[in-house]
Amino acid sequence: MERSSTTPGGSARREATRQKLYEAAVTLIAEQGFSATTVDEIAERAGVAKGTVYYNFASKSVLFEELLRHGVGLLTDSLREAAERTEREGGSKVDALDAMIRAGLVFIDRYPAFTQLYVAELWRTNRAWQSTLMVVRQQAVAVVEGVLREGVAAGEFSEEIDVPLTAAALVGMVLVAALDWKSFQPERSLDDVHAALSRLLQGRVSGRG
Amino acid sequence: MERSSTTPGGSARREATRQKLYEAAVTLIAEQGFSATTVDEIAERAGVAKGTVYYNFASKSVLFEELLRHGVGLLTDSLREAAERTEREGGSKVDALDAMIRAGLVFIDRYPAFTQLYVAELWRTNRAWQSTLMVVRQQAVAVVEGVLREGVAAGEFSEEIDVPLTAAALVGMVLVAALDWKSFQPERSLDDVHAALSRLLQGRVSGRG
DNA sequence: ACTTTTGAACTGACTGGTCAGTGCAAAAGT
DNA sequence: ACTTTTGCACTGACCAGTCAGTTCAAAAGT
Repeated sequence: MERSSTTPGGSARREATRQKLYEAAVTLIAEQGFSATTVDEIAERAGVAKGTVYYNFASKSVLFEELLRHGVGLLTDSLREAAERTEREGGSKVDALDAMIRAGLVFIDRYPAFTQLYVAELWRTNRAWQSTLMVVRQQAVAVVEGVLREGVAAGEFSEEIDVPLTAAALVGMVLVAALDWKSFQPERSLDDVHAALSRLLQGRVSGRG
Repeated sequence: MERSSTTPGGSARREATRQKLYEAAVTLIAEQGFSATTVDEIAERAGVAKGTVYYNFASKSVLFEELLRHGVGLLTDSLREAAERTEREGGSKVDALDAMIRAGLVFIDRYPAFTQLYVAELWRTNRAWQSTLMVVRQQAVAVVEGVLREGVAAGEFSEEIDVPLTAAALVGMVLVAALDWKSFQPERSLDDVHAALSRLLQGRVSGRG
């Protein structure tokens, strides 16, 4: 997990402080938005002095940007791992998509605040971290697109499918369903939600059960 | 004192001013977020003095809240109309869902900024307009849920489907695909995007072409 | 006709408060 | 020894909301 540290040579102590700041920032920004969240709040929630924030990050924006990179990195790794595991176990491409849906749900289950914040920022324009966000988004979506393309090549998926758009739609399906789950029916189990989405993926909605 | 107006509770002039403020606010907030957008900016973009904003709306939050209500109202009407039209023309429930997907795309095509802003705010907690948002969200999602339930009752959809979750997933599919379309491939036609989503809806993705 | 009054709509300078970021000496940790 | 954190006072920019005053078209008065 500490694989991608931004500043090589950072001590363990420093890394721990940064982690605390990430955790404090992610929930506050998810709740209130970037601009409405103050550096004082972040420091207080992290149990750290304000000066420490600026000792560790050049600015509020930079803290946020690194937080984004860090979080999407975790998601991308998780998606890729799910796809590779399915491959290794000899599953089909639909199985791989299904495994990635589950990986997505697990991620959102564990980091709901990060997901929320990511969605809120993704389609904004004219913001400082816009380019960072695009790069990082593409890394994640590319994993889904890759599986779709392999599926088409293998004859498992129709050649008519629009790979980027279908990937976006699948991501959206999981994202919105999961955020709704966490926001409005948090008592439901992950398996339950996963089953509902699997059904949708495999076109078992129309037609008798 | 004239008491006869076209709009109850506001003169035509006043209504025109409010409309200008909505239009100015929606793009600015979509780009920058609520907190990062200043009332001065909104007023300037609307070509109106700052005081006018406060003459027409109690506060920045209230302006935003009414903007949300107004926008989601348009969407809900459009979805309902699409469902009813399909019904009237004797279409199936899948046809109705398909028509609603198109209605959603048309809406997002016309009001991309509003959509963006809505998505950015929907899952936030602890905000002033949280309750407004929930009510308004439910109105829109209920239309989709209604069609799903009727489809289940008519035996067209599996009884196993999870209505609220499937509705959320469908909305997410359209939302994310459309926002990606507008953000990253704006040159594509609505028909094109609609066709890709239809295919996904009808489970014509897996399985040979 | 024509003058005067009314009031809704609008204006923009101003106020009180907030917040990102700075500076730095002392303390704590490794 | 040196890195990291603390605590806290300070600054300057920025911003939501206010308010005394202006505009103007329609109603009332003559």
